[in-house]
Amino acid sequence: MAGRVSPAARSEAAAPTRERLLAAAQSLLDDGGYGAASVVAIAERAGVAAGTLYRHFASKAELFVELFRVVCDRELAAMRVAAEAMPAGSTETERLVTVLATFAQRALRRPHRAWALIAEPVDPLVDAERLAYRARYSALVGRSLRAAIAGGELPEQDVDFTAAALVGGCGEALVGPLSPLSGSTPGIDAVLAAQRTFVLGAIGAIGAGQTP
Amino acid sequence: MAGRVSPAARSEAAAPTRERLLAAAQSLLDDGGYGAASVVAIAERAGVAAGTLYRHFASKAELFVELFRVVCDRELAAMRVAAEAMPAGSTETERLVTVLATFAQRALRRPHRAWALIAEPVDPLVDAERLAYRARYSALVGRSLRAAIAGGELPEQDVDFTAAALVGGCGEALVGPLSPLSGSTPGIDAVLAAQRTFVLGAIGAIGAGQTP
DNA sequence: AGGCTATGTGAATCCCGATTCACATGGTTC
DNA sequence: GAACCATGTGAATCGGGATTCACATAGCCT
Repeated sequence: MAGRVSPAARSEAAAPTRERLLAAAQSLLDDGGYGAASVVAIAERAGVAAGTLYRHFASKAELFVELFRVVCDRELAAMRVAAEAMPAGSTETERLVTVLATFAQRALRRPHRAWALIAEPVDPLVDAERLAYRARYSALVGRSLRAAIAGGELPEQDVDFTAAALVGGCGEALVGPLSPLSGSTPGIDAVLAAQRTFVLGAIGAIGAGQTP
Repeated sequence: MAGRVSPAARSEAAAPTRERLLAAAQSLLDDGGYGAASVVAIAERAGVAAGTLYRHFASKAELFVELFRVVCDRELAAMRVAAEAMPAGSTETERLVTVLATFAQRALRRPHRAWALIAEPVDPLVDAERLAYRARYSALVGRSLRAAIAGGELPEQDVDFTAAALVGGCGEALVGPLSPLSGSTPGIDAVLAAQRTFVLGAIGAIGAGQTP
């Protein structure tokens, strides 16, 4: 194997083939969905022949499993970072709202990727990976929710249902076919405001006037 | 799965071929999703040869467009009926909650069908049909929501977002991979109760806060 | 050099499901 | 009964995309 490329050398042309394949698959996913990400298209965008993909992955599905894993980890990390970056005195409720707002912002910025991560069915193997991501995401929301309830900030409720419904509701409203973005396209800020109101109500925080 | 043939399908043998094909496609959809509904499988279940399907439909996609149309109409009708069957003095909010509860009950009873109607991507042609269904369903919810707001029962809010998020949230929590049903399986009643709490909170019916 | 391995190539092949089509069959009309 | 039409048949065909494989090429080791 040739000498390792230093972190500085980020250029695609210089990256190892395996990384280029993953990057190519992601960019295809980002702008055309899974349907546009055929093996030939991926190889082409990575600048290699189709057969080369199989030197690095046992199958197309395995490539996507790895890709989803990487992308999902990045998403989750971004949400956790946002929650932890909040001012010291923040309430648990504020943290929860921030996590969901972060999700919303990222989804709005890359709708196609969000759709692929959240809903687009692909391969059974890959689906399992996405399911795991959703479960972890839902767990993250559920944890915040439980903390807020334990702290007396929010009323008792079915945490699992609420968390799943929040994930689903935000996902649907933000990236689904009914998305405010695919149509009249109101400003992103308006969508985020509506999302915030919805979340606050759904978790039972209305009227209390939590306004970070 | 529940009984493979509904009472209506008891006379399948006698029904015209076109109807048998639609019924076969629906039953395949109900217990195996779109993936299980190949042309050959549909024809087989309908008791005809594959080629016969093309005597009645221009393509597989057109068969499903028609099927989705029929099924969606039935779902929407059930919700409207439930809303209209309420006692005279009912509030608009109660009507709205009933519409969503009806959706939830039906989805819980036939999860696979609900998934197919709500989320499973299939064919571009068919997708358009499903999109139309979701839009109509969201519109139904939105109408109730507007009525309740106009009547002063609920606070002002972004109706379109709330409606879409409710549809998505209930769909996700009820039929998605995170469904409470696929796993620990709590009682249906518990799920419906949680759903009700979630809906009431999300529409702002819990606090007295009129202007968020 | 000779051999060995890792990697790359891309046309050929395989797979699978939708679609077609040449060939029935039964009913209707003249 | 001949012509015609609607309907049914199922093997053959078609198409698109994943996967394989025989054949390079480059580094590396002794």
